[in-house]
Amino acid sequence: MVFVWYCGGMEQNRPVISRRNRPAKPPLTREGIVAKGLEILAAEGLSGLSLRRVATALDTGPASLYVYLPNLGALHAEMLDAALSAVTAPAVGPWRERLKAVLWRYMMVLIERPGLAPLALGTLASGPNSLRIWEMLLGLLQEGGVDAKSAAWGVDLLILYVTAIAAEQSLRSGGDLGPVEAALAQLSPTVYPLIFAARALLLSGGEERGHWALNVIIDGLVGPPDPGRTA
Amino acid sequence: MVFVWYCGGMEQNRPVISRRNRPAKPPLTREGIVAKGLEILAAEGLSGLSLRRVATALDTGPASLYVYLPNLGALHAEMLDAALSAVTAPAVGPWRERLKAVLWRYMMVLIERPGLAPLALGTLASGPNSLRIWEMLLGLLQEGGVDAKSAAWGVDLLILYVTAIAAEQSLRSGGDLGPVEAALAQLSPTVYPLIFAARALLLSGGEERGHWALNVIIDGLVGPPDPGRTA
DNA sequence: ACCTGAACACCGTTCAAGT
DNA sequence: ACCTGAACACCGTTCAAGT
Repeated sequence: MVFVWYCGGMEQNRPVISRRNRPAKPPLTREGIVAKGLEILAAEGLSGLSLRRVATALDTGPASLYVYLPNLGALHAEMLDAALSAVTAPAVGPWRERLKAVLWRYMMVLIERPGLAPLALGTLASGPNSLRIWEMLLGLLQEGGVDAKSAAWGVDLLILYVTAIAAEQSLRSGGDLGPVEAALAQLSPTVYPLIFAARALLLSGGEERGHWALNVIIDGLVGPPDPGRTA
Repeated sequence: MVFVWYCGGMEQNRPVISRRNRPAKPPLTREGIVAKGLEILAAEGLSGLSLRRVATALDTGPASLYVYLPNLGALHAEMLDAALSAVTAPAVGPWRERLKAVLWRYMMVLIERPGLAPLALGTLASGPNSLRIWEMLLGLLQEGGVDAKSAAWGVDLLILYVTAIAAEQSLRSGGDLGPVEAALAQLSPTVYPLIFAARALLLSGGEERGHWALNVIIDGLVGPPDPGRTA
């Protein structure tokens, strides 16, 4: 009994909670550690997330987390899977639209939480939500008549692709674009005429660019939506 | 004169080199630091690469590297760009084949050096070789009749995509696939019937899978190679 | 049994002090 | 002017020792 333990030796019988003027330290759980990790990630980004930081926030030492997690990678994997619980499929609509909606949602979940996309790039997800999404995507591709091999390899590819786009997007929205902008600004129009001509387009496009990219991969995997397009 | 400095106070006039039985410490240069970084990356992977490790290998302290590089990220960027010097375009052939060849070469450069692919995922490349490859790819897409916006966004996408595939490949070839294989092995066929049915295919495919993935993205971007495919 | 303090072996980066 | 020793403020992980 943690409560009694903390009360031990005290003279009054008022609850410890009000005496100390803050809630008693809650017991450590795997879920609590993961939730705190996501909290810190949202507040401070990937570089601010460390086992020690999480431990401090939970009012304990770093060694205590190893009772619940084998290493930092496992924490990352659990955080990613927890965040992916928000990825759901629309119930109705053409399969192609539902496929796009799932991938878009996946991308948005990674983009909305700062730091989650770069974390996802370095993490092999195999938790329940990842599996659920894999099952969903396999079903949608199958519904679209994609053959078994293309579907299996395709799901892997789609998730990889969406994760990479999200990670790049978060590079773009962070201030880390400086070197690229600098390189583009002082670019020689004679040495690199094509890049020079395209320099405005290269940096353009926000949400539209994400939709465009998603359509490119889906077109490649299952063919264009309506008749055929001119090659 | 470093040489004289090291000779100072010695009685004999035999060269220091043979006296010490190893070459005199060469002066630090940016290129030397980058080359040593690539050497360490090849030998020990990304986790073995650190500024301190490079400094030690160059027989100096970590602070000395800051005379030539502003930070670790800059070292990563220079290493990536140096490795990309091996990416060249075939002189002849249909533009689609040349495009594929460049992307394949890019992917292979990242895959062949252990650790370079994950390094590339977290690095914004803007060195001369990156620019050269951008220029090359823009030219090839233009030759294929791709419109300006699709070409600009497409080059970004192609490089991102190829980098991500390489990074995943190096996860696959490393021993890090364990958790995924374990999850697949003890998968419930009733909860996840589609994944269960596809479990062999999911892990299959080596080089063939890379070629397939490259064709998917090119098809999506520029359309299928010959007539049209059935949607 | 469950938890953790303290240590180990590292990091990137800075800056005052060296030659 | 160019270089660097030593320090600063961190890491992930382990394990003997605590209750």
